[in-house]
Amino acid sequence: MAAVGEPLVGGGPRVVRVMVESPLPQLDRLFDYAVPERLRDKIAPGIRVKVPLRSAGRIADGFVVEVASTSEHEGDLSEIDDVVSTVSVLAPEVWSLARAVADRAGGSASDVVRLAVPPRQVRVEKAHLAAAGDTSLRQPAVVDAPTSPTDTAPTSPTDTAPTVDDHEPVRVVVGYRSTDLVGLVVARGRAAVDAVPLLVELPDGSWVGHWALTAAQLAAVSLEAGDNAIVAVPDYRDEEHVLQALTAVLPPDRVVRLDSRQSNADRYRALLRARGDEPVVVVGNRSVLLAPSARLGVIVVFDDGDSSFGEPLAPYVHARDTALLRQAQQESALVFLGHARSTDVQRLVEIGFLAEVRPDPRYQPRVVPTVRQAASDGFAAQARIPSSAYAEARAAVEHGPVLIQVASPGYSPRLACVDCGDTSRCLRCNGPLHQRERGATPSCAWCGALAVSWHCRTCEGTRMRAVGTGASRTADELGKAFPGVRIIVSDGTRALTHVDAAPAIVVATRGAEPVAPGGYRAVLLLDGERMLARESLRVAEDCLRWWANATALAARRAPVVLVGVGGAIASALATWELARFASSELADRRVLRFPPAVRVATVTGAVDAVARALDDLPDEVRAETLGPVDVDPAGVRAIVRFDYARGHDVALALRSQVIRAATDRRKALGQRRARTVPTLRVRFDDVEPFAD
DNA sequence: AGCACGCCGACT
DNA sequence: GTCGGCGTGCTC
Repeated sequence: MAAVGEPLVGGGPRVVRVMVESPLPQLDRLFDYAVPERLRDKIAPGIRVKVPLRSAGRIADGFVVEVASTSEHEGDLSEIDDVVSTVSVLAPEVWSLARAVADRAGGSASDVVRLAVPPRQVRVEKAHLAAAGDTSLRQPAVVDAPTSPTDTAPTSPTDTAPTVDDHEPVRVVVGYRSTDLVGLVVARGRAAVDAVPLLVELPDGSWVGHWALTAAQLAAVSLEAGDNAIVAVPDYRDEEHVLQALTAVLPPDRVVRLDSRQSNADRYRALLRARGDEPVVVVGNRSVLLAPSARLGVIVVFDDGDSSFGEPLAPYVHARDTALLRQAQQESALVFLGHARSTDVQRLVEIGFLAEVRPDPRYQPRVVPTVRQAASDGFAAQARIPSSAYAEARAAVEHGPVLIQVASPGYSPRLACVDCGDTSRCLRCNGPLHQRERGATPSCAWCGALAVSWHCRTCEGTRMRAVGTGASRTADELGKAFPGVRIIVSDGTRALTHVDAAPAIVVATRGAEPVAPGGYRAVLLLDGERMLARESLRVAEDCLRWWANATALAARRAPVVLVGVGGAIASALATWELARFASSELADRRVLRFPPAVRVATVTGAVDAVARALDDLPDEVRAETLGPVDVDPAGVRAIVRFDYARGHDVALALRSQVIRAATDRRKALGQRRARTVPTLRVRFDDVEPFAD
């Protein structure tokens, strides 16, 4: 066997270390394999291979993580069965990130790799290999001026809104002290950046959130230095904003879109482009944080408090945490950009990990909290709008679109039995019923089944009544309150991205607000009380985030009326002291030892397995356990709480218990039920248990 | 997960 | 004396 360091003349590597694709926790490590002569010239780190596991005939898929000339493994090595493809798709930096992400969450690296690397697409791969032959045609990494500059200044109804300087797209981030953000990227700093709550007009005449231009400019600074950038946003509408803003500061071939809603072919194509030699900005939702990027200049995460940054697949690591791990590994700049401040980011500010960057205070919005008051107008009262807010909307709609944000989509978000008052539920799946349109047959919010020949599960009654008011019902009522005015509805099922500048009442559910050219002439935030009544640990910061994001869609100095909400949260929005509110929220959580002041992990499974896992924890951590309590399918659940500094120890301890439980499985439960009930599951940083 | 290895009851 | 039961443990 060749000695370490000996040049591998003509032969290629003799040994590879392989990550096997398997969800089994006991297989979550690297395995050494010998490389047969016939495959040596095809081996490279990051390629897909097929390897035998245990018995001949059982072939598993895996990725080459390292190549070597010798192995530390005592005993014979099996040989790689085959090379699936010579294209390297698991970048070294993505592998180490996957390992760190999995370790932090007590999960398997292969689960993270599965999120990072889409299935192979042969056609895409062939096209890529063909194009790679043309490397001599590659352009140098230079950031160009905007592709379509306008000759005249944009004519905006909000004449004092910041506009794009199309001659200096990169050196100045409009709305901030010019050195702040450019210097941050150059110095590889970390910061919580408060977004400017306004829209901007791009040289091509389109309007996007100012935050999107800020994100685009941060990315452009990084590309100018020859480094990549990653911009992560909650959803596809946000993604459109960033992509539009990027066209103003970068040539289109420097922009790669990569998100989980794309087809596997598109994702695979995007991944191969991101792995290329040219610096690019990769834009997408939470999965974009796992995109390859060897030279990473900056990571931008917009609106990190949005729930869609929570990864629903194992090991359930939040995109914010992935970003933090990646920043630490690659020493890139890191920016949490947003209108509202999450308690998580506030914590990072307070421990000195993140700096704070605030925009020019001139751009503070005009928010008017309005406690509930009698409406002078009957129709307005029916539409839940107090008279002062109605007056603002009435006056503003003369000049352009007015946004009305409501809590729930559809017509009636909830239905109840007329006889007993209980919530009406689907007879098939027990999901809550709702009514999408006026006069529509009620349907199930979970499975979509129409509730025909329905009866109440509690009292057998057969009649339902509406509870609450959805966006389309609000729209109906507003039609009467604003006779002759165009009413536009945008909700979860039919979310609009843009409306035109003509007068209209735009009724939107939170998170589905369209953009209006120049911004809305007024914004009314209804249903605040109802939004706040939701039982969740994060209800206050969520509400403030929804309101702040809608506020950012208003024209400069346009009135934003928060209806029916008072107290600290209303004044936080009115004074635009969103970080201060996050700080006081965080202080409350510290007292209660709730996340994100502390970390948590839920431990679920068979009684004895959970007991043993808890037993294995450090004493101080065990002392803070909540439960175990009984949970549905024959088991118990405990919640452990611990300080961030203990995270590594806790993850290590719980992980070893998961492996042990997976190995002991049969003797604990008898082999019949082994498959249906895993004996021990661990999930970190899940706030769900704190919902009530 | 699969599959082999290993130590106790019925069988040609 | 041996065949095979499934509990136990490992996978380069």
